[in-house]
Amino acid sequence: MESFDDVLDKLSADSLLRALEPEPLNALLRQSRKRELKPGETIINQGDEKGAFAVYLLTGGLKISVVSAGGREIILNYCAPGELVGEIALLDSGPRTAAVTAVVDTTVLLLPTQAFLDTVATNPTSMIAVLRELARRVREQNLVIESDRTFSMGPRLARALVRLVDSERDDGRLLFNPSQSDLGAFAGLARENVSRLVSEWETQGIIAREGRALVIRDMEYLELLAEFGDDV
Amino acid sequence: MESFDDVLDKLSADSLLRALEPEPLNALLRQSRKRELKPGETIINQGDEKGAFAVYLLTGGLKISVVSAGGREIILNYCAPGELVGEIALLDSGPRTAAVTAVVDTTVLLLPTQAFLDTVATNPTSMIAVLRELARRVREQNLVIESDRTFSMGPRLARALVRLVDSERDDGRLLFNPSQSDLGAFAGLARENVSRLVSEWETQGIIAREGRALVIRDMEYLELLAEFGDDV
DNA sequence: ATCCGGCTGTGATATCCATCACACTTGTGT
DNA sequence: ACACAAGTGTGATGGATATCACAGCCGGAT
Repeated sequence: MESFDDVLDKLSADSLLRALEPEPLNALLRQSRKRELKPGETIINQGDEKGAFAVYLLTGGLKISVVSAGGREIILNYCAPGELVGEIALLDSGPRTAAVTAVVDTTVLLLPTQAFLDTVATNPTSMIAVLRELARRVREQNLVIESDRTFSMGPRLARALVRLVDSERDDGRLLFNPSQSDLGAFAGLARENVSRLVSEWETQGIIAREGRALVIRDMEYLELLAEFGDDV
Repeated sequence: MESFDDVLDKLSADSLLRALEPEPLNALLRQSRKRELKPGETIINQGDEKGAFAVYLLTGGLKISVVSAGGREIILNYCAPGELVGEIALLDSGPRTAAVTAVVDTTVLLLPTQAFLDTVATNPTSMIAVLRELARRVREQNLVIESDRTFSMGPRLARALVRLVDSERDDGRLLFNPSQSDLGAFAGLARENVSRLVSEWETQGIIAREGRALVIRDMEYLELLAEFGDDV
């Protein structure tokens, strides 16, 4: 059994697990295991029988993705530290329907199913936190579906970029340095078209580049585009 | 204060509210209001400030929909009796992001925010039920996103039909007699193309028609189509 | 019975976008 | 310094599907 002092330090103030009282939190942590992941390393595979643990992201970044019938990757979401991942399969005890992969050097906490459920079930406040989080996701996904169905490439990519800005640092830099392929898989369009749009927006001064990385210059414009589509 | 004996009768065995013990259930019901809706009548409007109540569907049917920037309707889901609707805006206290409309003669129960949250928060079992339900929705929506992005019209419509079959009656009849426009809004394609596909499938004996209504003849085929796309 | 409004069938056309093809660039390890 | 992999830029093409246009059609209201 390892020490978790450093883990406790890393729990950001508004993290999901912070909703737990110190006592049950410690009990839960004692049953958890820490794990380090290299970029590209996968921790949950699509199709795994059933969830044996939930994943709590301490540092780094994860992507949730599925590969579609045609073999193309669809990135459903990116996760930043403090987020809980993979608890869906625990709650409804179904198989894993998506894969979880590290996109940078990452440390996670593996929370065993039973310990997690017990802890949450006996702590109404933290349970409400989980409820809120799930509610937020449903909302977010509604927007994705709406966007997919009604918007053309531009607005969809704009939406992906807005979702990926690093809100900590206030410059327009993106989280996890996604490649154009990643952006395509996230926004639902072909890599080539990401390239075309990026070039176009660069000449318009909406975004800039630092080496390979993108920097958003005109956040407001992208937000408008993402919300109202081409007719801004 | 009206009586709720008839309401209790209508709570199906596996309904969400059944997860409550009789005592707190009665307390919650006493604070609720029953309401009848005519087809097309709207109970929650997209953009409403914040949720004042959750909706529990007793009889009839509801649709959850948003109108996109271009003015087109997107039907996110249909709901059958026993389902809870509109609790998202309660949980994260955001504005209403979708509209809820009756599609047939319907009776619902309006559960006031505070009463609902209190009841659920003090009843771990029912809270778990709500968690499960939200988890199920996230899963379902993931499939919709995947389907939207990778499949062509055929599989998408197949998926919509499969989601709409009346599982009570075991014939292949659909819930709520949707029009072709409804199917289009649900599956994410233009009404004209729904018409074309329906005609094609009819000649192939996959579906049949009774007046305007559709009857599914070869459910298995549609399920295959919905899952694996055009290359079945 | 008849009219009108919403639903449905079907062709022609236009558009958006994925795909293919290939050259080019960057950076990473040896 | 070099080679090779991964990432990127850009044109040409085809295919899928939305849109437009219009012609039945059916059911409910007057």
